[in-house]
Amino acid sequence: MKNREIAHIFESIADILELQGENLFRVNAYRNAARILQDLARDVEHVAAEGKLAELPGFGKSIVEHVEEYLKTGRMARYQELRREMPGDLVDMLAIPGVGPRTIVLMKEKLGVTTFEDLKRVINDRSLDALPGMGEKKVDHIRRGYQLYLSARERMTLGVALPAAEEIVERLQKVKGVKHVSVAGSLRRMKETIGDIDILASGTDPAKIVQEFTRLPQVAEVLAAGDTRGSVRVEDGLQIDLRVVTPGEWGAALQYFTGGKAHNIKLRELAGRKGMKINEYGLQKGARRVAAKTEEDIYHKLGLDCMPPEMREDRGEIEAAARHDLPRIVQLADIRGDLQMHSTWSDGGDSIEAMAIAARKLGYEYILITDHSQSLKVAQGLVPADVKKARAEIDRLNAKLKDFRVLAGTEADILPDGSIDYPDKVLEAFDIVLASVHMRLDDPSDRMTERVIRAIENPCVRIIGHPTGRRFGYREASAMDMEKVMKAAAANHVALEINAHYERLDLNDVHARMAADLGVMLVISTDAHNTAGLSMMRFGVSVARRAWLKSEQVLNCKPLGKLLEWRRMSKAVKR
DNA sequence: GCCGTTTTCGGCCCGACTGTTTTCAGTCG
Repeated sequence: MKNREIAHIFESIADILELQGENLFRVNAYRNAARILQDLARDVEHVAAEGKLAELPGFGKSIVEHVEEYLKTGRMARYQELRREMPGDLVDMLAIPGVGPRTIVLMKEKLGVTTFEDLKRVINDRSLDALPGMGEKKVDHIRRGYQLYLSARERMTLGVALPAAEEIVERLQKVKGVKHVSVAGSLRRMKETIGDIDILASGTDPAKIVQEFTRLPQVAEVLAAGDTRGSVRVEDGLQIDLRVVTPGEWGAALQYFTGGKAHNIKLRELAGRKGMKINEYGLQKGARRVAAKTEEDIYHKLGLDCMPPEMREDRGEIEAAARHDLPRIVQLADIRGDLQMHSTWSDGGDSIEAMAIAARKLGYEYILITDHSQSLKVAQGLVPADVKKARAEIDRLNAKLKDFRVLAGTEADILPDGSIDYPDKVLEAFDIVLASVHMRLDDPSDRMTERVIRAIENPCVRIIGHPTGRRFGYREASAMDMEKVMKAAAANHVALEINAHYERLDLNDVHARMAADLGVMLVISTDAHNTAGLSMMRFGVSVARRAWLKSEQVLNCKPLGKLLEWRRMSKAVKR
């Protein structure tokens, strides 16, 4: 899928045009096209092949031509040309906090700066101070920004950021005079990675709340503390920003600071068309405030139904809300079981029984034990003789457990040729077979596509685990033709997994929506390697919510009987 | 560069903060 690749090029074009002082609306047109591509629940190559690029919002003549050129030749002449005009590190300097296009161009023209080395020089020899509009503080600000850029703060994963934020929220709730507290920003929208943690609070004495915030025990360093906002760094380096408003502005502020950016822009346009204005203090008609107390008020006064934060990305939710046609998306309470986990039989830390008891405590009806298969030696994959013994253990356990069912499964390896790591005879004895790729993840796209499709077509395989293999901070998603793979999954009644581990979240939100659009059944699994790992389910559910999935589209929202029916049905269709 | 219940031309979201100004430009979210 080249969606991200082309999106990155459009981002770069926008950066360069901005540096060149080009009309900002033209710059935005490229940024908008980049966002549309990133969020697109289709493979752009397929859309182009169908001649439907111009139907994408924000895709006019120029953008369509650029995309077609790139797909045909692997190059974009306009980009190459722009790149030559902005040499050295000039484009990358935009990523330095406190440095924008005006500063970069000024440094280039007056001081001949084109590289990071040049930048360091003009900061240190104070020649930067002499430029118009520059002063001591501004240069200091740029120096600190450059340091920050060098230390290259990686984005945090959701699974790291959310617990840290929740701890702060819990403490703030106990502070005197605090009325509301909530996480906000991309964290509240449950994006898979987060830049900064944003927390919003309300109370009658905001300045005092900010003071209390900076004194929390987790705080390692106070970066800023004003009357309505504070910013701190906690021990492990996370930056947390707090904003405080009055209780009467709570809903407006929560809506505003939750975003996302594109969603908010569209809301403001909508408000404008209705003769209103929207900002963090409320929805205004002239001097009159029409809504501010709750998020619901804000949306309703704009003629919209209120939608969950996970949907607020301008991916069609505003239009659906206006039609009063928002889907009822899946929630954690809809989950009835967990269909991927490991036990001490392979590389897990807890016994099958311990996993079952922990899962029952979560309110589940069933689990699927999916220990690794024989060729995955590093994870102590089971040879067929051990598969039989593990099965016997599960049978004994089921005789003992009431109102709960342990299903015997496997996470069988998809081998380099697309065959499965057990003979059919072994596979047929499992209740449900899950198959995943663990080796040769960097196969070229054609080969990987063929490999996964062959696994999907195996009559015993029911679920494909972590389909793209991406892991934050470790490796990129494997290259493959996602639409082809998904069409094969739909045709063969094979479910695709949303792996809930916060380092995977694979399928991601865009792919999960694509799959659902193509009629594929999804399954949300924790891949837990111990009882604690079962709690990751909420991260997988958040991906599903961002993908607008309904509970009917999620396999493990089915009660046990329906799950087994689905399994039998799919087998019948395939054979 | 895109787009059309204001429009095929003239629009295109809003406010805070900071620093360097003396009314505003640049950057950020």
